[in-house]
Amino acid sequence: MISAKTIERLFLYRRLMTDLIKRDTRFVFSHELANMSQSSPAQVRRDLMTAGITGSSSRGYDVVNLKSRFDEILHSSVQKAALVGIGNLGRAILSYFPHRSPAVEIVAAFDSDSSKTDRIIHGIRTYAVDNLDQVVHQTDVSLGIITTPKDAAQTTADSMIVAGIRGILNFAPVPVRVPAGIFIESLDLTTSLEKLAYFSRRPH
Amino acid sequence: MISAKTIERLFLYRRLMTDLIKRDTRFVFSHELANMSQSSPAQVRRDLMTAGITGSSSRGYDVVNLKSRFDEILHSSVQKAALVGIGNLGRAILSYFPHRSPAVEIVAAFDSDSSKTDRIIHGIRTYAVDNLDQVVHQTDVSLGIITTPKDAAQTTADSMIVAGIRGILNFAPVPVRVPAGIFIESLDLTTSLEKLAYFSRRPH
DNA sequence: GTAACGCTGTGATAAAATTCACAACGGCTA
DNA sequence: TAGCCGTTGTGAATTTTATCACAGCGTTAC
Ligand SMILES: NC(=O)c1ccc[n+]([C@@H]2O[C@H](COP(=O)([O-])OP(=O)(O)OC[C@H]3O[C@@H](n4cnc5c(N)ncnc54)[C@H](O)[C@@H]3O)[C@@H](O)[C@H]2O)c1
Ligand SMILES: NC(=O)c1ccc[n+]([C@@H]2O[C@H](COP(=O)([O-])OP(=O)(O)OC[C@H]3O[C@@H](n4cnc5c(N)ncnc54)[C@H](O)[C@@H]3O)[C@@H](O)[C@H]2O)c1
Repeated sequence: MISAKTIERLFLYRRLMTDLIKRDTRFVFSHELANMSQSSPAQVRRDLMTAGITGSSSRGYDVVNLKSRFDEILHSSVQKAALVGIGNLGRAILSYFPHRSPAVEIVAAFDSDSSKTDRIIHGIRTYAVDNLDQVVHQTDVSLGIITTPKDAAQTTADSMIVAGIRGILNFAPVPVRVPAGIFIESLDLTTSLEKLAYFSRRPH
Repeated sequence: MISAKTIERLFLYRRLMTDLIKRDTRFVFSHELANMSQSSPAQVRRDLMTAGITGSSSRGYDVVNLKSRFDEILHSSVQKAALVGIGNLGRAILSYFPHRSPAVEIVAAFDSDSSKTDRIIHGIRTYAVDNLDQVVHQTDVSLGIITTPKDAAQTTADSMIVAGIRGILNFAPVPVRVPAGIFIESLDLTTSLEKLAYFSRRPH
């Protein structure tokens, strides 16, 4: 079992490989990859070892080979996602993600405000939250994105889980409780910004 | 020196305290705080110990006392931030952050597209990027937020650093290199979403 | 009074993540 | 051929982070 930290870096490496391939670079050394990913050569080699990738001591790692091994590990097939909360952040995400990731496709968005529903925004159909269960079942959505205000986050998560969603990305600045077996990732921009403020203050 | 992980949790605890105070709750036990923060009682007690906070075994921790100790550690004075890249994500952030954090205040936004500059968006004045250096110096901005496309991220960071910024929050999905002494935090929504897809696939 | 309870504070321990450090290898030079 | 160089692959060591487990204390029950 590959650790979450390593998986995150593999996603990053994969993106870097796409760039390198575009630039016709054929081989990379661990220290080059480390530079590109703000990491250390030892870390890179350890990650690649974990991924079962092997390189050559004289040329480094074969870029195309890396890429296809990453694809194998990371992206088995596209999963469908639903976003709930079509506010400022929700709309930014809707505008951005179409065709951005080989792993995820946002196929529906929901809101409680009827002025935002039953339309198409950035190519994605929007529905009233009441239809969540039905749409998720019908279109086999497995991922949920929460961009509602914080008070609605927990109930939104609950509805998602009832509807059969297996993983949730939560942007509301509150922890969301989920039963075992459901993957939850919270992305708290406020805390990130505050951490920034804290650590920028003094030399570290 | 308190670790970054602990600091992040202290910010979260502080926010929880603000809520509890509003609700006139006077005391919390470590297991309650653990519940609210998706953590463990032992972790909470360890964090509070690190923060030099002491509670009572019968009543738990004094909420107001906690809050003021957190303020002390996390620094109560506001730091000014500038955002570069007034696109979909940049605007979402501009709409959200005014009066959200006691630690950070966004005071200016910049873009290379002149149709977005020299206005006021969500109460924040927008400028042409060429004015970055001048505005940052004049208004004593110490933090930078990058929401430009990925190709512009590194040069934006470089300009910020030249202008005297001490910490950067980067939303572009590329690692940004900074000299020692500058704090950089990258928040990669794409990787978060992909990680979600990866770990939702199988039971974990 | 004293026994029982539930919580804190923390040393000890475990687990996870990262880095060290070096043998082994391939290729280059002469 | 032999010697050197720079890199990989990886066990071992280190550092960081989280958990365990329990002594000690204030409170309550009787
Ligand atoms: N905008 C940002 O940059 C930013 C930054 C940090 C955190 N966040 C968090 O992200 C979330 C969304 O932020 P935002 O700025 O987009 O807010 P917003 O107010 O612009 O949007 C929230 C949307 O959720 C909808 N909504 C409310 N209750 C709902 C419910 N029960 N079911 C479905 N939809 C519901 C609203 O109608 C609205 O469209 C918030 O929790 C916020 O704290 C946002
Ligand atoms: N929107 C999202 O939800 C989302 C999600 C993940 C990552 N991102 C990342 O965040 C960044 C911004 O995304 P977005 O959707 O807001 O993009 P966007 O295209 O809507 O906005 C980018 C803005 O940056 C400005 N810009 C371009 N070059 C510039 C320069 N050199 N100096 C100053 N301004 C410049 C553009 O004029 C535009 O206003 C991108 O790097 C994107 O990869 C966005």
